[in-house]
Amino acid sequence: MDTLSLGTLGQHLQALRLERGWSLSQLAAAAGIAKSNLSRLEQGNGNPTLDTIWRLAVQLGVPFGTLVAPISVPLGEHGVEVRLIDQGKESPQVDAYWMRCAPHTLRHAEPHTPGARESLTLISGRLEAGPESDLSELRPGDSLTFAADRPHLYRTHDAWATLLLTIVYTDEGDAP
Amino acid sequence: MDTLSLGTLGQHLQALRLERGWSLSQLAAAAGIAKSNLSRLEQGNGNPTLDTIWRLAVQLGVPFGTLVAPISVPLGEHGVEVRLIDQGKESPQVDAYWMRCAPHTLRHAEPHTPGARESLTLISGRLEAGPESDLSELRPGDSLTFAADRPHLYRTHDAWATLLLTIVYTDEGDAP
DNA sequence: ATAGAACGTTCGTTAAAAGGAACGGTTGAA
DNA sequence: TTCAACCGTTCCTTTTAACGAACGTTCTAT
Repeated sequence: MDTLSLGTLGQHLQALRLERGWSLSQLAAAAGIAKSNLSRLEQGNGNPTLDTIWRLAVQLGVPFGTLVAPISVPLGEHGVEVRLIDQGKESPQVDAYWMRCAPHTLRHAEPHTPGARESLTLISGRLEAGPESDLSELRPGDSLTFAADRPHLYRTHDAWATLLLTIVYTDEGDAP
Repeated sequence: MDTLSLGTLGQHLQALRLERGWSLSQLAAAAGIAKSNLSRLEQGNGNPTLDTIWRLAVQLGVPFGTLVAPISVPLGEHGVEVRLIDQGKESPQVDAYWMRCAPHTLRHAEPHTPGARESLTLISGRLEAGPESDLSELRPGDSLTFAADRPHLYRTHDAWATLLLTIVYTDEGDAP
């Protein structure tokens, strides 16, 4: 079972704050919480209230789950963070993921079920991806769709990459 | 500024619990929290701790943000639920949204900035969408990209529609 | 050098979230 | 009918998150 890491939240909190060049006092004031509270949270102690997390997420402009969900490399590979966004229950089945790859990461993906297709849309950074024999270079805003029933990969170079990924599994029952 | 709705969380909690056919006592015991606590939360009172939310999300098997982020119709239209997933900070800027439309909903969208493009990927249901003069019918797994600097719309008929939506804003500084 | 302002931390107080034991209501079996 | 088991709610108590003030530090300006 997955367990809550209080320390990670603190690290994320501090990282996001520093990215924006804000002081702890500034962020606390903007969010309307006591700076002692924020200080404790960044140190990894404590167990913030939903209201507190919410106020911080709003100020930092992050979609909330980002603060708390450093979840976490389902296949045990380093440098890749994947989050399930939604899962269609209809036919054909569609899985939607948010994915983030650290610089200089190479991730090999096993073939999915026959006929499966993947679509990527790059949100930020750079990414090289696709079937192993036919890679494409993506820039922010670019999309790519390819057959995912063959080995394929994702590779970053100097930059992080953040993207949306959808996997469409073939609709076995509908074939004419 | 966006504000926290404590009541909505309670409704979601209860809905998810009932979907699984669990009693309040069962869920509370499984999550390791007092049932008085869960009862109060479902009633929409109180301000749960991160630990509490976490335990419930794990038991319910939902990606966490799902519990807390039923956010909510930025343009005040009925039947449309939109959630910001991620926002690129680079050039060109990319916004990624998750969106859900109730049956028999028609949503008109104002033109975005010149050159902006939208991409949709349908996760479940049916959706008719695109520029007003050139609509397309999408089925689960289908993707559609179109120029978003003209009026466009999203329309559902008998079914719900769940989709990913990305908006790519033109990179003004890069034009040759 | 010195006063001032801002930083992040620490500590005692206060407000409130979580726990635990009752309660009335409903169901089902003896 | 009665008893037992479970439901969800409502108290009261305990725990603790959030607050506010004070603290030592660092940096800048006078």
